[in-house]
Amino acid sequence: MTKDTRTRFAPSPTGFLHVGGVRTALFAWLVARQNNGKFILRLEDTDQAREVEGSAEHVLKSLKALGLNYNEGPDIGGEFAPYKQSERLDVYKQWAQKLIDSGRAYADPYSREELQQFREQAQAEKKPFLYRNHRPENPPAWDGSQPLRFKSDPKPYQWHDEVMGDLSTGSEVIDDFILIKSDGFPTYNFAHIVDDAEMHISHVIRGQEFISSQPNYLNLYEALEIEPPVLATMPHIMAATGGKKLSKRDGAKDILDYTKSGYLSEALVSFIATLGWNDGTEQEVFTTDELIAKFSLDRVHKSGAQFDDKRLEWVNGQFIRKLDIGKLYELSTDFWPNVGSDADTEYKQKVLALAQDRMKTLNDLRQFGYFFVDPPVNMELIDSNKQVSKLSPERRAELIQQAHDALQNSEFTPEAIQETLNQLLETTGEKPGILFSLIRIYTTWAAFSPQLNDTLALLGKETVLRRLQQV
RNA sequence: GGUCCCAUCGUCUAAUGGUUAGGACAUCAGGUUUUCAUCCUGGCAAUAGGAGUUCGAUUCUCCUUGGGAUCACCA
Repeated sequence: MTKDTRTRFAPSPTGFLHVGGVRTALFAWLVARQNNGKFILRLEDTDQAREVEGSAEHVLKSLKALGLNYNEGPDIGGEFAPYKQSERLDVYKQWAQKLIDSGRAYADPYSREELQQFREQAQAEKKPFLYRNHRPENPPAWDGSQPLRFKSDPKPYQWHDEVMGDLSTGSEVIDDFILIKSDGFPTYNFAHIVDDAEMHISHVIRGQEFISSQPNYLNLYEALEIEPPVLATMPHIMAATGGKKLSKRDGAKDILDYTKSGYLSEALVSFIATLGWNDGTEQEVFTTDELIAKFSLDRVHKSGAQFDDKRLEWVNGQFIRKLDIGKLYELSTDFWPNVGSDADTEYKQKVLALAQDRMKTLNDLRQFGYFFVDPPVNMELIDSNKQVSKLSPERRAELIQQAHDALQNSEFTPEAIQETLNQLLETTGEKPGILFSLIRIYTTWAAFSPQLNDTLALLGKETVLRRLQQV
């Protein structure tokens, strides 16, 4: 009988959720989903000093924004509640007692200063520092005021990691480590092992910062007589791009910043999943359902990847283009320019239909104020336009007047407008690059806009004629 | 420094002994008879270096170099 798949994401509330954290969470989520398993969220808040106010809520919000819903968690409870380590202190005490009883844990009698001296001494002798070389012969009884330390059993280890493959280390990396701190809280090293066992976690998927501690965890699993879960270690995502240092540490950026700037959650998910993973085909973009069907840990790269904003932008555009207008409208609620926020749904959907093919992020909607109110005249646009700037002011006025008169008699469907504009080319003898640019600028006062005839049709005859007489 | 891991175009990657080393992003050029964008066509661009195994190495082994992780009463 195979165990039920139960994966977990176990962040500590010490800041926002960045891209690397999201990827770890995403892969754990995918493994759970594809095996009809459960995805558990656990808060590892055992370091009171580092805890950042509000960051737990921030993490929950980030996961929800990305659609990485969990089956059990601190805010929704579950069979093994509580899911917050600070509320499970008695659980760790019980497991610690087992270790004390079996002689595998002891009270650490040394002060931090004494420990520091041991380290410096080892360094001076150019020997690696091992706490177990300083194990007290007759440790005091543990009364909770000293740290409780694990008594390790040094030996070589070899184990399998779903991503990294077969790994091995010698016994020299095995050492005694602290289980319970003198403030009564467990260390990560102890708490996560206890909780993963208590919560029946089948796969531990985490970042590479833990890989060098793995043999010590294996040692602890043995002492606790716990069967280790399936292990998978994710390589880090590089913070900087290329050789040049970026001021924005893009890989370390808050994931919510991306959703706030108009990136779709499914685009983010697809992009992050393919940072270090692909299915072996030439497919570049994946829906979340495809990811659930195709993802596998053994195809995750062992090497770290760099975050490329341009590629994310492209992926996002791909997803925006696939959306139907109703869905796009729903997602775009917060991204309209202020002047358009009260406009009616039907009109906004028409704007979206025009804009959809040119959008990279939902934020691009902000530039479409001219669809809602008359934009301010900006002669700079005339001067900076290579072709239009060559026209004399008189000729410009003349052309605009002709355009006005011609459009006045147009039926104002996109087709009729195109027809009118084409005729205008003939009667004025101007090139499209000049005439159309001129009309486009006078009606939108924007550096660019969607296709001219469609834009004019949506704006409506009255508005277009008014704007043509504005200057 | 010790230990562990990694190394294909600028970036994300495909190819696990036999390919002109493929795709995508970015970039450049052209097209879609207005701009920006979309879309289409084409160009540029990589196996870090050195030994070895082999008829044949991106692929297997070793060394070098480079990068990452870790060595806390942090996670």
